[in-house]
Amino acid sequence: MSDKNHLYLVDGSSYIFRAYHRLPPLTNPSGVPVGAVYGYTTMLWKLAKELHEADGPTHLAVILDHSSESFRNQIYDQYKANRPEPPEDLIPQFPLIRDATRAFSLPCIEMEGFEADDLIASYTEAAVREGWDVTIVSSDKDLMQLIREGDGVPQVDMLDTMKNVRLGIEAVQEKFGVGPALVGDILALMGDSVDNVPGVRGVGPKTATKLILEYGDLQKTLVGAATMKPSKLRDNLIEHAEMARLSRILVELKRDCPLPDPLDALRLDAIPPEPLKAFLDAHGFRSLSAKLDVGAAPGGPPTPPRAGEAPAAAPAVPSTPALPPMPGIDRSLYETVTTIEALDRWIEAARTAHVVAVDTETASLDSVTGDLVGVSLSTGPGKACYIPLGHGGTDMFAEKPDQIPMGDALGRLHALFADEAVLKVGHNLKYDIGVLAQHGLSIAPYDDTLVMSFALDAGKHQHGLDELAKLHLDHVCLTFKEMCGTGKSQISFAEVPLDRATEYAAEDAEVAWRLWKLLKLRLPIEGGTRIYEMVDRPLVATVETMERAGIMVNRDYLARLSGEFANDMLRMEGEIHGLAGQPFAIGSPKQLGEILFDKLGLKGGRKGKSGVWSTDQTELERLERDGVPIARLILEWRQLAKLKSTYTDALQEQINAVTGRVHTSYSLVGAQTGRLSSTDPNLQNIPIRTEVGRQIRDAFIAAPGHVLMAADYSQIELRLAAHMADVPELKEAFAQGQDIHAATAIELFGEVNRDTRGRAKTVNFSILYGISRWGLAGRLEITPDEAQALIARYFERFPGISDYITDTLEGARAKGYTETLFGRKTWFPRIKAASQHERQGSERAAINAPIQGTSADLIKRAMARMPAALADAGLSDVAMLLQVHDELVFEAPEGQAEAAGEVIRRVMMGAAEPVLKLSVPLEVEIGIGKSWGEAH
DNA sequence: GATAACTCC
DNA sequence: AGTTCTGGAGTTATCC
Repeated sequence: MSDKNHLYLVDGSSYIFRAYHRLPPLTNPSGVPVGAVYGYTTMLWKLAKELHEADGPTHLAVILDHSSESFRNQIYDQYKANRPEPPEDLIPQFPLIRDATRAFSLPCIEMEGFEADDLIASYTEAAVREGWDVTIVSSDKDLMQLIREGDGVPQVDMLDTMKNVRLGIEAVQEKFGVGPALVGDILALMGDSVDNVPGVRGVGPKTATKLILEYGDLQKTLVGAATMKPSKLRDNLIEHAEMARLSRILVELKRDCPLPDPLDALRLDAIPPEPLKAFLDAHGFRSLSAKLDVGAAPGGPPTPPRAGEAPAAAPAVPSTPALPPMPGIDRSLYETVTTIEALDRWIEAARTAHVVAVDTETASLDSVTGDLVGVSLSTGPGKACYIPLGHGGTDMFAEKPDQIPMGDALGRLHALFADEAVLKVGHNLKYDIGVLAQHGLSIAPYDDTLVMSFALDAGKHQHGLDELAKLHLDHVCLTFKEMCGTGKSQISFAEVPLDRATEYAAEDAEVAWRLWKLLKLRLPIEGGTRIYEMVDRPLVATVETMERAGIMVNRDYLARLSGEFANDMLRMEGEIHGLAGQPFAIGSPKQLGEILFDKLGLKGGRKGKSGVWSTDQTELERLERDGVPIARLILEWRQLAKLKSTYTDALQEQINAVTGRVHTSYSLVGAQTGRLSSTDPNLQNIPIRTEVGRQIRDAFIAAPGHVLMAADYSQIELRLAAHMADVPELKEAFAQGQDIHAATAIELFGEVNRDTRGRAKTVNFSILYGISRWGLAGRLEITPDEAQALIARYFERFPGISDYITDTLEGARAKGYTETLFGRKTWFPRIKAASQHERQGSERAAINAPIQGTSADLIKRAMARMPAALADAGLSDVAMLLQVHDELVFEAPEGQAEAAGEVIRRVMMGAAEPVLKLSVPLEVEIGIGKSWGEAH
């Protein structure tokens, strides 16, 4: 940015409405509501602070509406006619806005007969003529007409300080589908219910954009309507053409108002602290006042920088630490180890280095029974080897390459891998630990670069070895595909020639070593050590043990269920085809949609973006309520189809031939919030909600002489929300063991019954997910206005929740990440995206992440401690088998269930301690039974 | 491979 | 004050 002048025009009037709705209802010491004023003040502070920074203001003015009357009322007497009165506690804040502006010694511009928008347009025009840049601080869509570029460089842009985004031409294009010059035409077609701009009936943003794009502009659209094919739209366009033309005049910004102050008078200079101080103190804005005391007046007299003082607003993005320069990765340096002597040399090198990276290669992706094919080691850059052990397959008579007998090699490695003095490093060590466990080897101590990367960069990118190598080492790894091919012609790693296998396997070990070096350095600098050491790293071995334990599944029972489901489905298929009048594939949403909405002509369907009718659950349930009998049948058929294909059939296939049990695979880095995920098979989505689905849980059984125990945290996320957002009413309710949704119902509706409790429950969960009024309206089947009132009431009763949301979002925007109580970071790189859709998606996720993540941290801590706690109590035969987010499943010898229950409850309830003292009790419910279903 | 449907917390 | 999908996951079937 040069010394070019840059004028900021603050749309004060629209800002305070938004601030009022977004901020909590603060009052100043004398009881005057000042929530919006506070928001306004912090915004001015922020803007003033950016004086002379790149893209910051050199000139600044606040523009206000003078009164509600303007020249537009003379054109159209209904203009802004049905705008509601401002809320009662906003009215006293209008004059305070002017006070605040004066306190900053900033010009405040308003003029009789003109709206703020017109003054903004006129100042913009004047400044651009002078060659200045202009930033309009507003989010009013009407002002987007003013955005422009010169030679591809922004001349006029908009700044939304609440969402902290700058809007340029692309934003206009994205929002309206056209450039700024045609925005007025779009607005005229759409109309505006708040300003009472009539527009054309039945035309919203979508249609308006479509019309303008098709015909070129408003005038051509209105003329072209006559030639359109007959439709409601055509009629409306013709009938309301005059209204559209009038609307076009109303939305046109007047760009040549007389300017009350000349441009030069808007220069932003050092802000005199005294009047500002007086204002801040008068209204109890203590945090800002304190900043003023330490001499940090925004845009104020330059204070000499003090040593070690970091600018407060600077995001905490440490630069990548400097590592000593390393040579590039050179695969020609790798050694294939085929003699005991060579192996001993490598083991000695590892002992000397105290750190060795390890990677195992197997014949299949199954760590429980996949055959070991080889092991690679790396002790530093350029130092890596591959020890082939199972190449050539298991056929005793086949020709095999020279390699150390597996037993001899593993005997040597056993001591190294168990050596307390040598740190073993690997990428996804859970897998290698599992493979080696088959041969009686264990690995300790260890570091896992997959888990380290997740502790540092969850949400920024994935954490695969190849991806991290590219990202951090600028190195492209050989791929598994290049070694073994894909599909039908894929070969086992045991068939790969030794020279190729060495390049691939040793490279993985070296890359893991280099990543470890880098990530290990970053962990303490970026605050990742705590979560990594206290939660995630210990869990690797624990989870591996759970996977290897597996769970017993009753195959005959599943087969029987499959048969029953198949019979029921066949019967229902007949009925459905009968009702449809023809046979069709019920499982095809496309065919089903055509049958329902085209053939049978049912009303009210919606189409997805690919143009197929939606036939999802909500849609079919709606049809069912409308009295369409086929809908219920299809829903039931689909439920059975899902249960059969995903559970009763697939689960039988998943029973391990060797162990006779089902071994899921957990990912410690699968969910950005820190939750585990489960695959092959996913045992975290076994049905429970419906009666027919619940039968599947009975297929999971205890081994003979054992029982299954299911231990659940009760309401853990709501409890954490009550603690983290500091909501006294909710904390009290939990402390007293009250029904939390009933307690909420009293606060929200004044009484508890089945209906209000259910609605309160929905609100409780929805709020934590960052739901909008429209979302809640849909859920509760009420109007958006009613939903808004409910949300407002919720925030009023539980202001802590409102503050939590505000603070969490502010933190996420400022720092780029959110944190759990244990310091787990989740990054939100899209939280400042230009697209509103992406941004709001990130905002909702950011509201939820600290709560969901803290819950995940807690149960992970309990899991990591569980094996030792059980062993200490003499219960080593009790095995932890499954985790389902807030539930742990154990298998215990029949006689030990009761004692195990006590240990389990104690460990789970105390999961936060000793680092954290929760202000709500954690409760754990434990069930016991011969099957998982029975244990619930 | 993408999409839409279902399953769970 | 304008607008639309409450967070986090995985698997299966269909269709291109």
